[in-house]
Amino acid sequence: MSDYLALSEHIKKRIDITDAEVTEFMSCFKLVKVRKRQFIIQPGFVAHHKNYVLKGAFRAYVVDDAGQDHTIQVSIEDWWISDYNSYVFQKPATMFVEALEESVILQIHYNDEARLKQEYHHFETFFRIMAERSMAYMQRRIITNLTKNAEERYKEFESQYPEIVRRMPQYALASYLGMSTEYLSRLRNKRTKKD
Amino acid sequence: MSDYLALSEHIKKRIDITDAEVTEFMSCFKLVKVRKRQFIIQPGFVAHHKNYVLKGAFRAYVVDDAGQDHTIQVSIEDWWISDYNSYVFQKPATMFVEALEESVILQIHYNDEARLKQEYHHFETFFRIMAERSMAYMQRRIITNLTKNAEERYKEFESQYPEIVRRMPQYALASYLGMSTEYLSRLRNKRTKKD
DNA sequence: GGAATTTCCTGATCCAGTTCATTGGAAACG
DNA sequence: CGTTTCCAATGAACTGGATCAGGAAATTCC
Repeated sequence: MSDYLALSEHIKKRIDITDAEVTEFMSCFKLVKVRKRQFIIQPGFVAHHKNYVLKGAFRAYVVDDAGQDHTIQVSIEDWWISDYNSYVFQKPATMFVEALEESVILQIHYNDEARLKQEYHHFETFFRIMAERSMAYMQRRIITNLTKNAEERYKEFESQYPEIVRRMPQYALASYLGMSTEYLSRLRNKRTKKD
Repeated sequence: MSDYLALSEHIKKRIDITDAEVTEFMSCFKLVKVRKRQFIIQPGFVAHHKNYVLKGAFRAYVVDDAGQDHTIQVSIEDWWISDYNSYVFQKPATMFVEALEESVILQIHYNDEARLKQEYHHFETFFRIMAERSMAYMQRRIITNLTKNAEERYKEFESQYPEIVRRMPQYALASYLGMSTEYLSRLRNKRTKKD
């Protein structure tokens, strides 16, 4: 039960709910341990779960026709991750979601989430807030990708999420920021030499 | 009242609601005419409204430090548009939202939307679905921007939204697709010569 | 502990897409 | 109506960042 504490705090921080509702909410989640390099979602399979990261780190990425990967989302503790396009519409995923470290997640099944939303106005609110925030986050990312060059994107991300930058392998970071690993390496060394 | 028909159909298509609820929903909207080139949202001002396009076309764009604009979203009939980051968090906008043609929109105020969501479970559901779909749409756009080159982005967008491509001025389309107007012009002429 | 595999660094070369400039045509406007 | 402003087309030169190729560190694994 103490495992679940982070998640119950997570929801209590966002909406005002009763203890009974918290219990109901928590009962929908399943604790899953994930080994480093293990996939929790793969292209071709429907993403049945939304995943809350209790411990560890993940990245979601697609592989293009030329075989290159492109990281769409990264998550560490207290973040959620899934292939949302697959999850929301319950159709086959196009992404891999892979553990970057030994990790522990809490999974909620699509049907349980749907039931929660239908039965409780409060949970509908909670998931609506989550969706709105993800939307706003993605919009900011689209703007950054359109308006900033590679170096600015790196600097901005590093100043906003220093912990993620520290923990993610460079190839994953480069593919998230939309540049080659070589170029990211150069940017980093250019900076550290100056300091 | 017949003006509002498109919007009432819009919501009835997405969720199952009573006639009384439809009436309540519609009563929150205000009809606004917008002249070509007029702004309905500007940087520095909070976006108080979410806008449903009854007639016309809009684009939302940011201007970067170098003075270039970058189109984040475009909307024609039966689509919604706003600066969502401003609207959701009720803080100053960073975008311009500008009419590309003579247009007519239906506006809902943030407070009215909040009240609808709070008082009616159904409306909470409706806005949650909208947010989830926008999120999925934006995620697809992030993927496209990361994985495709300029020509592929143009071809994909043209095949998915031919009407938007026809109606939008080239500079707006180029800035939406993340390329210069000159390059888009070249791509288009390369294509038409072949045909 | 050492071999194998991943990850990261650095230099040389190359190209997709930008920038700058010019022109012509089409709307908008008094 | 002519004038002005906006918008698309095209050529020439340039550049941010990719790609390719070679090793050097660092992890992983037995």
